[in-house]
Amino acid sequence: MTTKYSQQNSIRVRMAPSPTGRLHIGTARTALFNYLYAKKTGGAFVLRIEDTDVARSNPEFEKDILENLKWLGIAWDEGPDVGGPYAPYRQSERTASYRQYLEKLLEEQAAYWCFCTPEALEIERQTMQAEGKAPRYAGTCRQIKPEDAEKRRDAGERGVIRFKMPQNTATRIDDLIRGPIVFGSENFDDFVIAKSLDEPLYNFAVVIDDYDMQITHVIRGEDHITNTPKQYALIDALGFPHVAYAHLPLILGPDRSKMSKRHGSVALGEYREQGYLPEALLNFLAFLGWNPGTDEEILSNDQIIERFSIESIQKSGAIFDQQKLDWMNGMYIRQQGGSKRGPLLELIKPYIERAGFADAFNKYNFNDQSSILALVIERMKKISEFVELSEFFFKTPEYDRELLRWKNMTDEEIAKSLSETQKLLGAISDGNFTTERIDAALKTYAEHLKDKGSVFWPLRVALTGRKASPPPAAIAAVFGKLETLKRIQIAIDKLAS
RNA sequence: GGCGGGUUCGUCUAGUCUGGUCCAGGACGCAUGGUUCUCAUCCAUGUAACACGGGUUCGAAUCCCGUACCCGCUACCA
Repeated sequence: MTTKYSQQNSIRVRMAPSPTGRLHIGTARTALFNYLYAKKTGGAFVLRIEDTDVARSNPEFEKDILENLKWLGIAWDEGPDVGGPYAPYRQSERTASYRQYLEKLLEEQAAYWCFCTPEALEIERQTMQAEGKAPRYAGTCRQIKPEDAEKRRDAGERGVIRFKMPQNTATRIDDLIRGPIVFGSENFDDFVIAKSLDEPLYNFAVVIDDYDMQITHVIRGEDHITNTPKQYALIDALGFPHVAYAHLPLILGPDRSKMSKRHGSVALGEYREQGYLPEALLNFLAFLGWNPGTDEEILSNDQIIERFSIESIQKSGAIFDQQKLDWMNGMYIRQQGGSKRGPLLELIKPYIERAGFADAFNKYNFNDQSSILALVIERMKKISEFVELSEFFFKTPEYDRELLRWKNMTDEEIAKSLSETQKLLGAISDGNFTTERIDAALKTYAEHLKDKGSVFWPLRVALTGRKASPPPAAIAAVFGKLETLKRIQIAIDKLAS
């Protein structure tokens, strides 16, 4: 038995979502890659909630994020719900630590209070942009003496804390995925690291937390590349050890821009609700920007961990291909056919209830429910589609009598086909009313006619009211003799009217 | 605009480090055919790419230089 936090080595990675929305598909994939890396290396995976933005953060979203990550199959070793040696794991509960380092930076004059108003800064920014220059803070308050700043604050003046970004230097990041990336310091200004001693901002809080939590590898989205030199400088100023970085390519919408709401569903929960299987989604997400280098495509969580390596992650962004996801989900659904149909049946139930077919569905015993699933499973791309595909099992179908017509059959021919079918099936005893017997009877009759369609087509329509369905004989077997004959009679009556 | 990143079939990608086995392989999609009463599944076949221009070399998707295009960031958000 292993202790809860024992690890084979000291690699520690983290996922730090901010609860300002439901779990985003991109966040989920970043979490997945962190998880895979931790599992592959025997390291620890930490989940930390970045809720420093009080105005936008919401506990509801935190709940959604944890729930859906769990559902996907991603497990963390430390986090706000399970705790851990470096608790708390919610930034809003870590202000003491931030305050301590903020005071340290201020004391060492590596940071300073800035009293510029947002309005003044906005004007400054616009002026610089109009001049075609990069908008950077001019450093106006850098000159203010610490004691003067203290006086102004005592007098009630509101200020923010800026970090003295080192100048005339260059930062080189050795990205695990992209190789070396160099940034000249002239492109960075004295950025705000906290709104007050108790209100740290992202770039600062991240550095403190990663240090406090002993994080060794930061695996995050490509959109954070330009934050890296800022965090790097902060790490140096604080005397913390450097961490390794790996910037993941972005998930793109069909127009190749960062995937967002305007491209469709971005919340993982929505995919869950639409009837995607977690295993399929996880498999699909892992293959967005990574692959094992073989022809394998359908891989389990464990197989992916086994084959995973951070070096084989793609550098360029990947478009989220809904069609391929649908195909993969269909593959996973079909994998759950056969003997392990029970769990799938459970997943289907909520959709049946929502459609109002719960009672009708429960009139079938487990074997029949299972048979119904077997009949439609190969047509399902999402489990939500079960209802639409099997509806006729739960209610008498409504259809136009014209639908009964196969090719150029006359009404009389259709009626004859149906009544002959009725007679044939009526002759089979209840105990023998199986797919095989029914099919054999129908085929024998069909051989007398020029094509099978003239027997099977009207029967399918009579049974289902549709032009596409599973084989009529199999459907009839599930219905039983009584219901089958009843539906055929309805069709015959329709033709007579 | 500035800075950073990226570029192989429509899409996800293999191959690039260690030039030849690549007139570029797999998968999704699409098309056609087979199975079949229908749809789906399944099977088979096909479709389609090395961004562009130079250079190095006997030989370049792979090495070098330049160009183009796309994306990200540019907050007292994360």
